[in-house]
Formats: sequence, C-alpha cells, structure tokens
Amino acid sequence: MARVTQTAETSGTGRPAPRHHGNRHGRSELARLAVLEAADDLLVEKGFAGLTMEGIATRAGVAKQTIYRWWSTKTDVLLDAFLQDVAEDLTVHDSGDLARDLRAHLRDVASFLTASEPGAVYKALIAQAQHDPVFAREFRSRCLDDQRRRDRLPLERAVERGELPADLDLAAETDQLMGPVYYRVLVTEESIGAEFTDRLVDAFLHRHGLTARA
Amino acid sequence: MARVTQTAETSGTGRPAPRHHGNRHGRSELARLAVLEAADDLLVEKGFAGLTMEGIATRAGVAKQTIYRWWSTKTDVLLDAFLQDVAEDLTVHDSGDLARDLRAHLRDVASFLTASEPGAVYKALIAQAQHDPVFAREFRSRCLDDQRRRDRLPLERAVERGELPADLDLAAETDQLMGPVYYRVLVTEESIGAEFTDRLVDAFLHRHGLTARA
Amino acid sequence: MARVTQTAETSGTGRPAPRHHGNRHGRSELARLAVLEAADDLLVEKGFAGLTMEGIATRAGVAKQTIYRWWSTKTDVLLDAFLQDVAEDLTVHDSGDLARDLRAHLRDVASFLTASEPGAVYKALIAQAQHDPVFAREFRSRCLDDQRRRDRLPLERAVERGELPADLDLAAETDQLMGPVYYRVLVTEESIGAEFTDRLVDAFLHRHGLTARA
Amino acid sequence: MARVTQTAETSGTGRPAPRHHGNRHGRSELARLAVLEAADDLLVEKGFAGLTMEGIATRAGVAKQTIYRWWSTKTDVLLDAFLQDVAEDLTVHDSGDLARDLRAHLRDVASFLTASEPGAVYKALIAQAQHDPVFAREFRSRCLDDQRRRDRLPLERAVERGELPADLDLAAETDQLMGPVYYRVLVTEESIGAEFTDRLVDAFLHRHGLTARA
DNA sequence: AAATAAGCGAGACGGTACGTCTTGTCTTAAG
DNA sequence: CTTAAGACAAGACGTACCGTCTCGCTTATTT
Repeated sequence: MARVTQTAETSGTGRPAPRHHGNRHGRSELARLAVLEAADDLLVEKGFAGLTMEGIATRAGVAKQTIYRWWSTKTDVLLDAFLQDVAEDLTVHDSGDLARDLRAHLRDVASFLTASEPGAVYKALIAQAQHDPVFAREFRSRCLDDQRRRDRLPLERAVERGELPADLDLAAETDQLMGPVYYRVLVTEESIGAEFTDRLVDAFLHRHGLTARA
Repeated sequence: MARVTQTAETSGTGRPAPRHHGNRHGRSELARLAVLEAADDLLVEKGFAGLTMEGIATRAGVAKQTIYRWWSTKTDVLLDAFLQDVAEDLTVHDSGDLARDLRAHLRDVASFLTASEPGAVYKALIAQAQHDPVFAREFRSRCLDDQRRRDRLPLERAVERGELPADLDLAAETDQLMGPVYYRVLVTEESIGAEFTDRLVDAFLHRHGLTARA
Repeated sequence: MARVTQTAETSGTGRPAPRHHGNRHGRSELARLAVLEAADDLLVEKGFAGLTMEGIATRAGVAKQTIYRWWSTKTDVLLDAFLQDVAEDLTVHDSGDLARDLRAHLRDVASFLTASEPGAVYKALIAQAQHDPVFAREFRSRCLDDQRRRDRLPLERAVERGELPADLDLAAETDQLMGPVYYRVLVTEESIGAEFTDRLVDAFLHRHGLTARA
Repeated sequence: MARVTQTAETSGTGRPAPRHHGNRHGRSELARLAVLEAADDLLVEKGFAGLTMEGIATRAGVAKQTIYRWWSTKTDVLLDAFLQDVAEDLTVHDSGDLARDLRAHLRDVASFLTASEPGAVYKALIAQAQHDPVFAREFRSRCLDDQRRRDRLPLERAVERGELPADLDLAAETDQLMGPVYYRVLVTEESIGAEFTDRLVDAFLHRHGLTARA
C-alpha cells in the first residue's frame, strides 16, 4: 500500500502538515494510515491467524483503544486496508471489442486473486465472510458489490453497443464467466492460465452466437 | 450425526454405566464420538468463532488432553465430524441419461451447500482452508478430491456411454458446471434455484451439441 | 460541601447565566467548585477506588485538562475538597474548664472521624498518605498540622491558666489523648463511645493529679 | 521471606521434589511462593501504586490467571505474603515482669512498624483497609485480631499472676498503650524512640498503682 | 472596534493495567 | 496405556483511565 512516512504529512500544496494527535474535529489521519498499513503487512507476514489487534497496534505505534475507536474487529480493519489499496486496481478494459475485453478482464481477475498481495487479503475476507454473517453483509456492500458491477461492465457495454441482446440475464451470465475462476481459486486451488479463462470466454461467445477466437 | 447418548453408557441391565476412564486397549470410541458430536453441535449453536477446544471438551465431557491426543486443531476435529456425517450423503445419480443426472446432481449440491447443516460445516472448512495452507492440503486430500470425483462422475459415465467425446477436458468442464454454484454460495450468497442450475446444464449440453431440454 | 448549583450561574437579575468558558485573567470559580463537589460526591458514591479523574471531569461537566491544570492527582483534588468543606468544622471548645473541654473535644473528634462524610474523606487521605510520601508531606502541612494544633489547644490554654505545669511535654500528652481514638478508627474499627473518650480524659487528669469526675 | 530457589523443591527427607506445574490434586507450591515473594519485592521496589498484578506475574514467572485463580486482588496477595513472612515475627516477651515485658513489647512493635520491611507492608494493608471494607474485614480476621491478641498478652499474664486486678478492661487498656504508637506511625509520622514508648508504659503502671521505673 | 491571549469544553491520542478467555502442555489417580 | 480432571505458562481479548495534545470558542483586557 502507499507508504505513509513523512510525505503524507505535507500535502503537495504546501499546506501545513496535519500531524495532529486527535482533536475534537476528527481523527488522526496518520494513525488511520499506520493501522491499515500495519494490518496489511502483518497479514502477509504472519497469516490471518497470526494477525491480532495487539500486533497491529504495536506495529502501527498506535494505542489499542485507537483501533477499537474506529474499527470493531481485525476483519473490519482488513477490509478498510483492502479498500485503501485497491480502490482503483481492477479497472475494467474498454476497447470496444467484447471478446478482447472479456479475455483481458478474466485474466486480470485471475492474476489478481492468485498472485497479488491484495488478492490474498481479498481471499481472507471472503473466507471470513463465511464465518461471520455480520461481516459478510458489510463486506458485500462495501466491496463485493462494486467488484460484481465491474465484472458485469463489459457485458453491459456490449449490450449498449448492440453486440448482445438487451434481454440477456447479465447476472447469470456473469456468474458463468466468473464462477469457475473463483471456484478454482477458493476451492480447488488449481492454477489458472490464460487457456482456462479464454475457454470460459469462448464458451460465452459461442453460447451467444458470436465468433469465438478469430 | 449419529447420536451417542445414553445407550452406550448404560448397559441394558440398569447397572450404573461403566463410563470407563480409559483402558489399556486402545482409544475410547465413546470419547471419539462425543467429541465429534460436540463439535458439530457447537458449530451450529455458536458459529465457527465460538467453537473452541475448551468448549468441545466440556460439552463432550472429555478431557482436553484426550482431544489433543487424537486431533491437532479444532478444524481437524470438524473435518472428522464432517466425514463421519456425510460419508455417503452426496451419492451421484445414475439414470443413464446425462442431462437428467447433471440436473439432479447440481440441484443436490446446491441444496447441500445452502440448506443442510453439514453444508454449513463444509463452507466453514473451505473458508478455513483459505487461512491455513496446512489444513487446506489435508482438507483437499481427505474431502475435496472425493467430491471433485463425484462431480465428474456423470461426465465420465457419459463418455463411457459415448454421449460425450473421449478427448473432452473433464476437469475444465466440471469447473464450468460447478464453479458458478460455488461462486454463488461462497461469494455472492445469492439464492440458487433450479432455474439457475438447469441453465448451467443447458449451457453445457448446448456447448457440446446435445439437445437442451425439449 | 456548599452546593454550587444555579445561584452561581444566574445573576439575581434573571439574565441567563454567564457560563463563561474561561477568560484571560484567572480561573473559573464555577469549574473549581464543580470539580470539588464532584470529587466529594463520587468518593461517597463509589469509594476511593471508584474515584477517577475521568469520572470527576464528567460529573463536574468539566474538561479533564481543566482539572490537570489546577490539580496534579485525584488525591490533590480530594484534599482541596476536604479543606473547602471543613475549614471550620472542628472548632475547639473553650469553656475555661480543661476537663470539660477535653471531654467535648475528644467526643467531637471521634464523631467526626466515625460518623461524618468529611471524616470519611479524612480517613481516605490518611490512608493515601501511607502509600504516597509526596502526598503525605502536603497533606501534613496543609491539614494534619492544623488539626494537631487544634488537638493541643485545650492543653495549651490550661497551661496558660496554670492548671497544668509549664514544662509539660504537650506533644506526648496529645499523642496519649488522641492516639487511642485514631487507633480505634484506623486500625481496630471498634465503635467509640463517650465512655471510651471520657476514660482517656480521666486517665490524663489522674496522671496529672487533677480530680477526675466528681 | 524464605527464598524459594531450588531448596524448596526437595524436602530434607529426600522425597522427590514436587516441581509439578499443577494437577488435579492441588496447586503448585512453587508458583504460590514465587507470587508472594514477587509481591513483597515489588512493593518495596516500586511502592504500593507501582505494584500491579501484571508486574507480580512477570516477576514471579507465572501466568496472570494463576494469580487470579488463588487471589482476587493485589491486596489479597500482599496479605498472604505478609502472613507468610511474619507468622512468628512479633513474639511476645514473657519474663514474668509486667513492666519489663510491656516496655520490650512496645519497643518491638514500634521498630517493626517504622523500620522493618514487613512493617511497610503492614502499613500498606492498614491503609488499604480504609479504602476497602471487604478487605478490611478479611485483614482484621486474618491478621489484626492476632496482633491484638499478642498486644493484650502481657496484660493477661499479669492478671493471671495477680499483678493486675481481674476486672480490668483489657481492651481499653491495650488501646491506651498501643494507640499512641499507631497514631505516630500512621498519622503524625513522628519518630518513636524508647523514651516515648517507656513513657506510655510508665503512665499505664502509674495508673494502676504499680511502681513506675525503678 | 479590533486584536490579543488566557481559560475553557471537547475529545482523540499513546500508553498501561485490568480481569477474562483460550491455547496447548503437564501431572496425577482411576480404570 | 487411556482417561477425566484440572493447574499451569503464555498471550490476545476488549475495556477503563491515565496524562498529554490540539482545537475552536468565550471572554476581559489592551491596543
């Protein structure tokens, strides 16, 4: 994630650094970022089980109470840390060509999930959502729904362009495209190559009478 | 799971239960079953986070040491409990008709995952596998691989019958069939009706030039 | 203690209270009294252990910083609160008759220590002085020494009147008179009746050849 | 206090050392002694305010839970530590001569309270008893009552020997003897020399028509 | 009238200790 | 040799106060 350090204290504009330790007009941005960064780092270093509120506090140089003031659980911290990092990571391609966009998107998602650090956090959060319905709800509304919207975007654009029929059940089609990817990531842990994702796209195109691969 | 209860503790004569505290000939089946049952019950009652070794021991009327002697973690206990319960639950249909078998199988899997108590345990185990690579390995070898074999079975039989070409990539096809189901269960938590699973089967059949539903 | 309440906040004219939030020259008497009163009340309500700076601030409707600006510890606040209340409480009797004055004084001290609310504060302060030498010094100079002077007063007057010899060791005599009272209060917690204090006075009178009670 | 170290693990008889870490048949004597010793040491080193359960646990090499299992508060630990140390410290003199015994006893008590390490603990406990009525009760029954009995012992023996009348109010007389000593220790903190305690004894002897000092 | 500067309320902050909980190990005595 | 019982060291949990800090408001003087 973006390192905090000193650069965060002074905005580029030359305004004086906030550097405050909390006051009546809001929380310390410094503390907030330090916590998110510490959580990220510790998850990678020690795994989810080794990630503790105590550890985050120590690593971040922050009082435990400061964490509990703004977050309720370590999963809550992780979710914020994740959002901080990848707000814009998975931008969807828009070449105007459905086949090309879909292939690129599926490859992106697959590599994000299997090879990136935020992908590891993402998997941990999905896992935690299985154990904790309350968190599941929050995770879905603050994170998954956005991702789902991104996954559907190429199809929506194709509908707009007239490449796909307007009455298509986009949700179901998205499930068929993304489902197998998540399945391999979360359940079978088989590796996911381009041939796998491309085949999913081909099946989709074939299903809708579009020419698969040139 | 099979209830242990009193029958094992009291002989039919009405004499006080033997309630043995160990003997020199191997482990106590009574203790083993009590532990598995307690784990199952507590998972349902208190959720995964509320499931503790301490709690299992107390509920089972068993010493903690007895649990640690035979299992290493609470997830390990849960896995055994799961296997004890559902060894034979998800038997695969074999009507000789691929379409019918696939439709039935996907509905079975969906309802198992979303509506049954062992399904909840199963989801908890998949979740834990994300956090713990060691457990993931064991879970896969003792549980997931079997399930994967069952998922593939209808296709294998169809290949034997000549309904499907012999060079089909069964793994990839299985992923496309099952993936969306697990995706909805684990990620989106949308409900899964027969229309959803049937559509997956139809897509599969269509993909391979077989007539989808009349 | 003297209740602050509204009288201080509203001038007689009926104009809304000034309720000032500080000014450039000097501290807020309102805040000072609110703190002392809150400390007194909380000690009675929750005991010494339950008395906290945080609690005093909340109860007094005052910022913590305002307390720390003028006092260093909760014991420091308590001492001020005590002095505010009982500056004049234990006035010494002066009838011109040593026996009568002593008997009255000992009864007053005993009932102050065992039965009054400020007496409870006083005991708490003596206790704290055992734990904290720094506070002990301040407590002694700002409070105990005065009390000790009052205890000695009847004897000094008797010396002046010629009832007692001039070379009497007043400190030691005072210790013998007051010591047993404090001992019962602080150590044995036995009840102290007039027969007990009168006997102490009788012993003193007898010791110096004065007729004890007719 | 008796140092624990290794000698405590083997009784002199050659029986195998307990050295156990807890079992179903009782607590660890090793842990118990380590806690008491740590509490004693820390009180001396850091004072009462600096004495914490956490600190005791760390110093004793013991888990916090082990302390809380057997004691409820730090004062509770201190009381046990005190009793462990001074069970036999203040043995009362018995020369057959009341004057001599009283003088010796008062000097002993005075030097115990003002100059010994256990005396410091004792004062801390008396102080705490002012703040906490529950502890006060326990302290009195487990400690103070014994001491009071010892203080009365010389008088009781004198009554038996016929030196003092049988109908003497021993409690009141003891208060007059000991009260001034405790008063100086707890309240005025003046130093207590032999001339002060001897004078108390003389006053007592004089009061009962016995020849004071030869 | 405007500027100044101290006291004020509020409340976030880094810490420390609290008392509780669970983990995994150990010891014991019963069977 | 297994068992139930349960004490133990370790360490995280979430809470409560500590004493410090920064902030923006109020207010009484000083310009």
